[in-house]
Amino acid sequence: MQNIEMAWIFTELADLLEIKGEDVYKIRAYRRAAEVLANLEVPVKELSRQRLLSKVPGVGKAIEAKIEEILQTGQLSKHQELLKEIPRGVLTIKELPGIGPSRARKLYQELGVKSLDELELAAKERKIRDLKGFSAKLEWDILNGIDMVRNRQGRTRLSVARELAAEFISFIKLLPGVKQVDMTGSTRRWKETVGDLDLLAAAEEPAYPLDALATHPRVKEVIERQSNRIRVYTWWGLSVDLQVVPPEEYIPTLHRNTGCKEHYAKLQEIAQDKGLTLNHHGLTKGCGEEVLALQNENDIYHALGMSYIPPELRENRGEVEAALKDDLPNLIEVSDIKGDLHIHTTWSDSALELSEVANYCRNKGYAYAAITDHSRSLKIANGLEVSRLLEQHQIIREMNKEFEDFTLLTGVEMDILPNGDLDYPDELLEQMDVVIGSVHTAFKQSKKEITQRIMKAMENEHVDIIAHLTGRILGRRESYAVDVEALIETAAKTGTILEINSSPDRLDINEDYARLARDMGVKISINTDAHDTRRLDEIIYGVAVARRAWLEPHDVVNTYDLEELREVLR
DNA sequence: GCCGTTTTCGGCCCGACTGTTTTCAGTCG
Repeated sequence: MQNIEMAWIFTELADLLEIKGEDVYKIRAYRRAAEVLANLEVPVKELSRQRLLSKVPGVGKAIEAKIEEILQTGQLSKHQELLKEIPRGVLTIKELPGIGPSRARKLYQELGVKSLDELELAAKERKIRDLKGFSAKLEWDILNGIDMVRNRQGRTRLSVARELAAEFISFIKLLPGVKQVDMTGSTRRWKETVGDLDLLAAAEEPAYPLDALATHPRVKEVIERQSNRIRVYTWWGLSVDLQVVPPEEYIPTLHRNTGCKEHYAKLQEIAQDKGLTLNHHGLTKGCGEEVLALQNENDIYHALGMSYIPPELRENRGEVEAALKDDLPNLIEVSDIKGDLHIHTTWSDSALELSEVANYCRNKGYAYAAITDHSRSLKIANGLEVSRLLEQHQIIREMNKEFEDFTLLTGVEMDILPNGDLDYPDELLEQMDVVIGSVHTAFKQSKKEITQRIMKAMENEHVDIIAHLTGRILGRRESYAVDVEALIETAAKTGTILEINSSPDRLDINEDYARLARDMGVKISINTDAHDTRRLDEIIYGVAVARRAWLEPHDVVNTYDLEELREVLR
């Protein structure tokens, strides 16, 4: 039993109790325990063995007993009982926008609705609008919400796919006879969401790796099996395809499977023009008699007379033409990042202490990191009143005296209020190193209102960066209505930096807008918006968006040295 | 359900928006 699976049981328990209308604090306690368990470095089993469970914050007598029960029996009786009472489908319904625990319960109790399909039918038959607490509009919202959730169901966030991929790869790599293994497809291209996970291995004898994957603990069931490939379904809800090829076909197959299709087709055409054939056997001359030796993918591109194209660019968006002219961008790398400009601490709603941020970022090799807690109007996140903000900045300045090679920057993530006013006066903003403006309220304003609201913030000379510009949460919340093109134009005029938020469920702005911003001369900042240490490492996903947007280091302000950065922020 | 302590129980992130029940429950960030 892994910590994450244990955490998942407690999360679902909390969800079920919420639908039953149990005490909100009890529910919050389970959620908190789940969060803590998921982030523990040590296996829960080990803590139990050493009788240290009660030392874990958020774990008291009751939860400790439940953990022990799960460790011994593999499940939790209270959880199982609740599942008999409330079908899992009701939990899915609770995820719809506008539907919370109370309405989900009502739909189940009064209409017997326990799946999205049944809910859709009930909505189409107009049975929902007459329930107390519902309306015709909500019925309509439900149908839209179902569409959104269905679209999401086919897609998995990149971070989940890559973490699973890493685990499977390190597992398969150790199997006897396996020479090489890697991910391919959209996961390798770092697309923001993926349909399934494609893996490729090189081995003379395919049966062994295929058997091993079929029995891996993360695998729920085998969907399909052929002599050299297997398709399995994981507990994470993501399908995984593993193909095994002979070692000599590994590189050409890796290249072909990475795609995208249009990119590969274009390369095949170019090969043909040169009297070559490109397919999963490799590159061949004439009628297939002479096979060119390929050490890596680089050799394929060179043989076709072009420079190497990294997986992130293989989307048929002009990369082939650019590579033929040796005119590809000098893409930004994770190692170019010199600091993170959007981090929260315990002063507002994060688990990170100021000193933790400093230590972790220094160890990452950063030269600087900006502390940007929430501003005063965001009460739920414990936003900082002016006096606390000033106090925090004083402490940061004191801390900086201790560092030689590192600087904590003072800052704030300041709410842009519904009327476009800022949450703090100019006199305060001008004292800070980094001022981020962002929208956390009144998402339902009209496109014109939100656009003008953000424009107004951009026009304030003290606002340096706009964070998560569209407000989208992948698969959960559409972006608010906003004219992004117009805002990019404004940012170009005002010199405002736009954020690529690295959080895998945001990735906001997305690659298309990032590329447009670059084309219009707008600078970008790649930030994590981290609330705990683990999330400080999510910068890789923001960098991936930047790479897919063809960004170079000079497009991104947090690749700059501190002095250069200060110049831009001034 | 956890925590801290005042060691036995009260406090635990708050306030705005929505749609309509026109006074508030439900949802959201």
